Amino acid sequence: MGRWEPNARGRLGRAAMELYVERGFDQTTVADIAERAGLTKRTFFRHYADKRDVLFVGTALLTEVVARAVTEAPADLSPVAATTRALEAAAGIVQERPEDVRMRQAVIDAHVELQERELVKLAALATDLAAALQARGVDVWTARLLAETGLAAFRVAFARWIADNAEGPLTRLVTDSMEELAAAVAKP
Amino acid sequence: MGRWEPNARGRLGRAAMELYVERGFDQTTVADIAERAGLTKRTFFRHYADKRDVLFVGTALLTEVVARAVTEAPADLSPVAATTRALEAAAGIVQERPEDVRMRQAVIDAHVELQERELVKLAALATDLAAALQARGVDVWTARLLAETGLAAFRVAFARWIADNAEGPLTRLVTDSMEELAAAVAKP
DNA sequence: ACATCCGATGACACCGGATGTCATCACTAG
DNA sequence: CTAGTGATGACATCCGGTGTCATCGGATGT
Repeated sequence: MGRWEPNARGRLGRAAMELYVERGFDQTTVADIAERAGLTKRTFFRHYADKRDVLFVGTALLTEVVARAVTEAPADLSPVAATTRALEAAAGIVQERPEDVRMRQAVIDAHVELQERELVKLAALATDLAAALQARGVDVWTARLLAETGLAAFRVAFARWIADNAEGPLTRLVTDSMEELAAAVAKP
Repeated sequence: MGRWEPNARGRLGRAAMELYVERGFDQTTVADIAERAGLTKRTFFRHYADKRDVLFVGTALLTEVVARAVTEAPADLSPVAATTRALEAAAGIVQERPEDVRMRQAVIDAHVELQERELVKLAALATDLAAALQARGVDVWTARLLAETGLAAFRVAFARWIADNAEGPLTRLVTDSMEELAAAVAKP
């Protein structure tokens, strides 16, 4: 593979995370990351789109899982039930490594630029979710509405999970969040 | 005030918008903007946090309007009704200048960096909305849930309004969006 | 075993966004 | 008339991000 040590991408990713935690995201230059990984700045950008990208490589998996959960859900499931199921599947992935997730989120919460990227990734996830719902025959705008609001509920559940020090399963909080949403917006 | 022509900030903002529309956001350098405004690059950054900021100075008004709508709503209004009212108030502001809004949105939709900033601004709006709801006595997490999902519904209504070429009032679409949400997540 | 090719990396230059610093000018208060 | 204040210009600098070409090592084919 590479010319020197193997797994350049992995080394770069690890070095970046270490430095982000050690001294903070914007106290870390790309040159620092490359140096710790024993590579050059140019090589970093061959593996990651930008400095923030390191923290968001995992989201591709979420997209997969969400889309599959919707398409594999029983056909007689209501749109909102299918949405809930997809979000629970995503929650299942997220809660697998609580410590890593919390550390990563601490870094993100401390920097607006990282929140920007996270919101874009979640918006893309919502778009994919909406497309999957549409494929089930849900109306375009209903699908987008369910996807966007569902993901909003997920975000709140996630924030609560982080605030609760990740006690209890995130899946449970997601389910509760969707139920509370139904209760909160219900006609009196 | 200034040393030369007055209203440096306004001239910079106008020059920036013109150039973003004329040749695109990332084909425009800050030096270009400053030159067209008859000022220097350094002065641009004294008036705007960054190149994107020009497009988002108006959102402060939205925050005000949303917060006021919630605090001034009758005390017996349900949380979701207060939320809907706030979002309708925001829609009222947005739909006042359809052409400007559409042009601005076209620029934003063409550049991920701008979508990033927009999502952050909307997230901040959600936070303020949640705080206003909390001030009405709504539980913290219920407030956040309503604010985030309400704003998600607003985004979908806005996207639909843009897609519909801004025919019909945005306020109507927002109201419908909230009703459709209630219908979509209701227990069968 | 040898030559060849190809992908990954290094080296270097460069652009542009963003910031710090200091001088300078206009306006205002007294 | 002078001192002070705030906005601006001029200059230097850092760093993120990109283009370009050389170079190295492993894989491949004969």
